[in-house]
Amino acid sequence: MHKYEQVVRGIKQGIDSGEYPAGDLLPPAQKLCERYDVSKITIKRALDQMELEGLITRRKGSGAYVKTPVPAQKGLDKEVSADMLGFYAQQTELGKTVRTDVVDFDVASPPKSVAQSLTMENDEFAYYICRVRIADGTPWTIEYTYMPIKLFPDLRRHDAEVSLFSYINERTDYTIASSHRTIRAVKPTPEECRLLDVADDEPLLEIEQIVYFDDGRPFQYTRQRHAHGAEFVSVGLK
Amino acid sequence: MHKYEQVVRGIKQGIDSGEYPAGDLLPPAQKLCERYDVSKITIKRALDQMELEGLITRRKGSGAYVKTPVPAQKGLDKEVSADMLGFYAQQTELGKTVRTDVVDFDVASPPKSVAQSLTMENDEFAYYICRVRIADGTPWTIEYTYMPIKLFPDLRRHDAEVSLFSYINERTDYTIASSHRTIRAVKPTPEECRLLDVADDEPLLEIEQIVYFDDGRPFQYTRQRHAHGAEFVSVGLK
DNA sequence: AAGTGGTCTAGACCACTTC
DNA sequence: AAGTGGTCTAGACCACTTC
Repeated sequence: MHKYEQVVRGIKQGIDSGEYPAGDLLPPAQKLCERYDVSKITIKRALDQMELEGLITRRKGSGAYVKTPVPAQKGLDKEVSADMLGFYAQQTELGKTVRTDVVDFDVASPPKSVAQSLTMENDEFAYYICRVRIADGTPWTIEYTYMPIKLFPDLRRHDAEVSLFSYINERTDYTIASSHRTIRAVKPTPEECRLLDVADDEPLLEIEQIVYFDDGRPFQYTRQRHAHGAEFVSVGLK
Repeated sequence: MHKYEQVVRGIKQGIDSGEYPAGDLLPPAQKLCERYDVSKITIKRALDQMELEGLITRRKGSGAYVKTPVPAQKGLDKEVSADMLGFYAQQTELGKTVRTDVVDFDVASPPKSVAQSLTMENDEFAYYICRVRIADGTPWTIEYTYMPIKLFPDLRRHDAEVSLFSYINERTDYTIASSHRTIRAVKPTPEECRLLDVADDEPLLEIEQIVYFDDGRPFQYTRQRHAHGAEFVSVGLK
């Protein structure tokens, strides 16, 4: 654990315990340096992270203010996290029982736009996987995924039944690093109505996503469609 | 302009010009230090920002890779930006002709959940503003906004017709700093179908947003509903 | 005028990748 | 073993806020 992470933890505790109430200034950097026995830049590094997480804001010659917290998310169980967790990790973290139905597991030529997103040649093949994600008995999400076979020569249907992210983390040397997402509202197709058990006028939240390794290569194109009022949360800065 | 901003600009030019092709490593920090005549930490600061923007990824003992770019956003004009611009600034930036219809401009008691989000007392009043945003003749978005009158004693209908963000930036001493957003897919109400000129089965992208000053106080609650396939883009890290 | 955070430096130390 | 980026330090300098 790095020093700045310890500082983040300490200050978060201070906020939770009421030592630093919402709307108040945190102690000046100099005091925090003494308290945690670290240098000024380490304090800055810690506050940078807390600002990214939406917990504090900073004012130039003034200090760091504790933000008034967003009222408890009503549908926390419905939330689609903004960070890089797979569905499986996300839901089990919430204590849900998770099941995945693999509707399709094929090898195919991806659509041109997908091939382009994954920088694949014209005649290259990709796995095409369609899955329905079920948490606590309710189908929440349908997911259409393409992954180049070149990168994963030994992917099996079984891996898609558990978690593709676990497969990559545990069975390959690749490291998942980042993603680019586009989010929109869509109407379900008739087949989706059936698979997700929703009315044909229930809007779905679509998340189209390209996922990258830590060497900058895209390795996965995914289109998820979330039902039942799923929400995506995001902190905007500057 | 800070040094790290100049470095960001220089490296971005290198990517655009093809000097640093997608998939390649950037030069090691030491080389970049020499080239831009700055210290290692300033290079790190610049690369931090480029990583947040989704342009590069980094691998521990290895270096910073140029990411394969996301294929040109098809609907850039439809995009709902992830940073803190008002509708007006966002659309005029794209060269659009923008109009705003103020459907409602009232003072009212906000709903309890809104009052709570804005940390208002029970008996406090807020402006309630309903606006329809029209770009190039097409109604894109309907927006429901609450702002405590306490913070803006002199807000007028005219300010809502132009831009509330401009009003705050130019006519008050407050500084807009950050926002917390929740995004979901919704069905339009009959009135929204009429005002946005959409069919009753066209799904809308709803963005519920609380906007904060740089002292951490929330000052605005907004619910926007975007029609015509509006998209929200976001970069996910780690 | 005093207090504050942001930027920037040179350099130490470490963990990881690469060969 | 050599090269790489990440963390951390003490301290300089500046711009902004506060009084």
